[in-house]
Amino acid sequence: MNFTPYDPQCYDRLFERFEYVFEPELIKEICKYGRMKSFDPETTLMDIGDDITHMPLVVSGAIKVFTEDEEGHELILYFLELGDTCAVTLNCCTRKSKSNVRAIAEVHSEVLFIPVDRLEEWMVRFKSWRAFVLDSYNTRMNEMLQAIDTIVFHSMEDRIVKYLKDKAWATKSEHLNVSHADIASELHSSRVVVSRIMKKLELNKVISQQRGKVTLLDL
DNA sequence: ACATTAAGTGATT
DNA sequence: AATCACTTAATGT
Repeated sequence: MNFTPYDPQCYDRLFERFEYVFEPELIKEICKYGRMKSFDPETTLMDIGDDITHMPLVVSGAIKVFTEDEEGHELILYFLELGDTCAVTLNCCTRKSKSNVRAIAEVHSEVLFIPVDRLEEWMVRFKSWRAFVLDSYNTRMNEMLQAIDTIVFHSMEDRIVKYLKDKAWATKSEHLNVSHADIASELHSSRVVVSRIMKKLELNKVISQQRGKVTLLDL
C-alpha cells in the first residue's frame, strides 16, 4: 500500500504516532515526501548491498536487522520498533553508500521511507528532526554495544533467553512461532546446541515448548 | 502408510 | 560450544 502526498489518512496516522516527537510542520513535510509501505512477516525490506536511497521509519510492527558473514551465515543485531530508524542506514544515507545489513519484517509492519535528500534539509530546518536523528544514533549505538556484549561476554544460554525476550517484545506476545533451527540460524549457532539449551530452559520452567512453538514463562 | 521436518541424545573435538 | 551420526517424535499428503 502506498500513500500519495497529502493523503489525509497518512497525516492522521503519523500525527497519532509522532505528535510528541515532531512539530506539526515537519509531519506535513514527512507526509509530502515520505512513502509508506507495508510488509508481510518474513519479507525482506532491505538487503546487504542494496543502494540506500531512502531512510526507513517504522510506523507499526517490528523489523529485525541482520549482518552476515562470508559464508552467508546470519547474525541478528537488533529489532526496530515504532518510531525507530536504523542508524546503520542513517549512516549509509548521508554517505550515499550501500547497505551492510539486511532488514526483515518480524510481523506485519508499516515503514515510511523518506528520500535521502530531505534529510539534510530537515536537519537545519527542524530542531525536532535534528534531535530525533541524534537520539536515534544514540539508542542504536547502545543497542549495538549491547549486542556485542552479549555475543562476546555471555553464554549461549543468555543469548537465547535475550533473543526470546526481544522477540516476545517485538511481537507483543509470549507465544513465539520459532523452531530451534530458526533460533540457531539467527544467533549464528547450531540447531543441536540450541536444542540442548532449550531443553534445559524447559526443565527450569523458563519456557514451555511444542514443535515449532515456544512460550516464555517468566516475563 | 509413508515421507518430511523438528527435536533429543551420546560421543568426539 | 560446535559437529557428527543417529534416534525419536510430530506433521503433512
